[in-house]
Amino acid sequence: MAESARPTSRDVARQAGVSQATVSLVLGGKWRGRVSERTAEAVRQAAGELDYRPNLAARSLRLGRTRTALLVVPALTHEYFARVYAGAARVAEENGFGVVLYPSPEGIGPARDPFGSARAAIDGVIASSMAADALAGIGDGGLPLVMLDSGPGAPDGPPTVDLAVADGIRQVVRHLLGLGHRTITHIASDVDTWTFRIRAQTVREELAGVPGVLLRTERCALDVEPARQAAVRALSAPGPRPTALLCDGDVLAAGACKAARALGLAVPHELSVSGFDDLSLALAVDPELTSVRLPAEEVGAQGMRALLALLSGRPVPPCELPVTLVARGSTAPAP
Amino acid sequence: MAESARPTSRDVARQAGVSQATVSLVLGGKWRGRVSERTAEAVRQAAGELDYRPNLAARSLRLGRTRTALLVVPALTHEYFARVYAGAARVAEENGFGVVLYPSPEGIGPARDPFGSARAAIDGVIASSMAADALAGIGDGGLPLVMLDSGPGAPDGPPTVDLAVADGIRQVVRHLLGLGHRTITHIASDVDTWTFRIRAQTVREELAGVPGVLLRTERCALDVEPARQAAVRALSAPGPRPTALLCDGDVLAAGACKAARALGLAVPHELSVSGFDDLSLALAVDPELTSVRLPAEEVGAQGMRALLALLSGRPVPPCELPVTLVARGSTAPAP
DNA sequence: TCCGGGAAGTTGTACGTATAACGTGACGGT
DNA sequence: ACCGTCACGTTATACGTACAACTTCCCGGA
Repeated sequence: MAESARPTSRDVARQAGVSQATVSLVLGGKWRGRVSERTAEAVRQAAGELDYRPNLAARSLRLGRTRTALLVVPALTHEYFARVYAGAARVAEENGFGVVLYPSPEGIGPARDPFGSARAAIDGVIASSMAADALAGIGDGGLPLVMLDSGPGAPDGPPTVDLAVADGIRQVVRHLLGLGHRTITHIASDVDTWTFRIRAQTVREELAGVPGVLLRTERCALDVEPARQAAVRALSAPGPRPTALLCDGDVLAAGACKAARALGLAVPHELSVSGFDDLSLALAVDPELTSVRLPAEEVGAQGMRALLALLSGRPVPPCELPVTLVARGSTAPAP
Repeated sequence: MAESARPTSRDVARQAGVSQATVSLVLGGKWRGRVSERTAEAVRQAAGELDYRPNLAARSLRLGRTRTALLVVPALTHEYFARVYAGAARVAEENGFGVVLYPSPEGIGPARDPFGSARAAIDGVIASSMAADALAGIGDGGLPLVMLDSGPGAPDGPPTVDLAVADGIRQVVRHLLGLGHRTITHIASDVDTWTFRIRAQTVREELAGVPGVLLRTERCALDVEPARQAAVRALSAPGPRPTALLCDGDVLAAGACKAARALGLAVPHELSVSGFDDLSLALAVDPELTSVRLPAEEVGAQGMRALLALLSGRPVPPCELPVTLVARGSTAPAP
């Protein structure tokens, strides 16, 4: 009981009266036809009594694989990425894998390098919402790579998991058009990643052919205060005042609502505001935000499944997950 | 270039014309007086040319230490814990350590066990906001343990890092009293951890001796909707209606604000609402929340420093970090 | 001349695991 | 009686590293 050193497979072997190799066979699961049921049971019991846990460092060294994936996200304080992590971690755990995080707005590569100092021997990388060049030398650097929220890649490139962002934007646009809005300002993120480029592009495309529509754009950083300022600009710009602000995220929408109230405009009756992401924030503000629900956990889960498939050499079809508009109190018929 | 196998210290040795041991000495940093500067430089250059990275599994196996810490948090989607992680990860990286996360509302122990399936060989554990029994058999199980946000422990128990939560609550209470509020309802979390027990206790203590004060309590789960319902109960309870809701967190405060608006009460002029934690949410809602700023990153950073000290046998004094009230638009003089 | 001793490396080994390669009886067919 | 086969294990080895112990060379003092 006072033996502080952790038991090894050799200790288990001694206890069970067999060789270390037999312990490894039994506990490794591949003993069919190599070890009798009686011996196997004795080994399992000995392992239980000693509370044996295999030394993962030794196993990794022997196998050359670590059963650990690296998840690169721009920032963990954004709820979306915390949920992506949760999904990835769940699938990983189900498969005996671990996930180590690397939050970095700039991605990884020669400059920011999680492999040297930040350590962690890695079997593969899952990267979310990264610019293509933020992963320089990873995909082709021999390390399996899966990309999330980065758009459909080349067929021979890394596997991808994407959200139907364009479809989500289309739903928002049609929702606003259906409510009679014709003067709309897009409060857009200034982050240059696929997900935001496709949002801007889809907004333009969907409103292009509609008669009588006036679309403008205000770009700002992904935070409440910049969004508030952008919304103030949008609402005090010359020309007809927008009746709806289509925001690239719930955080931006919250900022837009603050601006509206400061300017004496009632949301939603004088100004409709739509969000995106459907974070818990959407239900925390008043009125609740019309938003687009993203299956964040599922993105992480599918990303991990893709990586596992990649590691076992199975083919990985690209994957696009559906999103759904959730209409709430922040949007209403145009005045 | 086409050699996909990663170079080992032996490859570096061959390239530099020395033995593997010399490479290890030089790259390990402890070569003063054992290896000439010229040879050392040759080794470093060879390592650079081959882009050599030590195999961490082998190093861990050899040293018996993994230079990895486990951070246990109740939930990663709560911004506070994401920030704690960020602080811990920063200090870890500065010291060549890694951090692996284990989000679990129930803590770890025989039941939920991150060491078997969830893998990750660990040198120590940092646990945040855990009930004492949620860590059964870790601290005394031979694994170094640091506890965050769990209150001052026994002098011979695990090191602790705490926030001056009681002081924060005192500041809030005095702020509300100073604004003339005398009928106050405490919207309290129903989570039974030290941080919430101390909040409830401090609210009672601070208001106990004040003449004319009527304190009531509504308890609810840590989410917007439960908080909204609790606030509705508080505001429609028999007896004098509270002029202030003192909430255990910003999330609860957001729910309280929704309730107020639904009942036609203007915040802050007819009802003051105070939050806690000072999450980004505090600035996202309207009006901005009066809250208590917690140095979350610093909690994580100090926790990691404490663990590092513990691992090198240095004494670890308990640590309490100050918090500050941030008065904003959600509190105003009592009507 | 001989020896002590330090500088500069090298040789050898162990960490704990997974698995390839190799026994070793027993049994059964011819 | 002899050999092949099968069931059940065991022995030996390699993974890449860090470090203890050992060698080698050279220089200075007696």
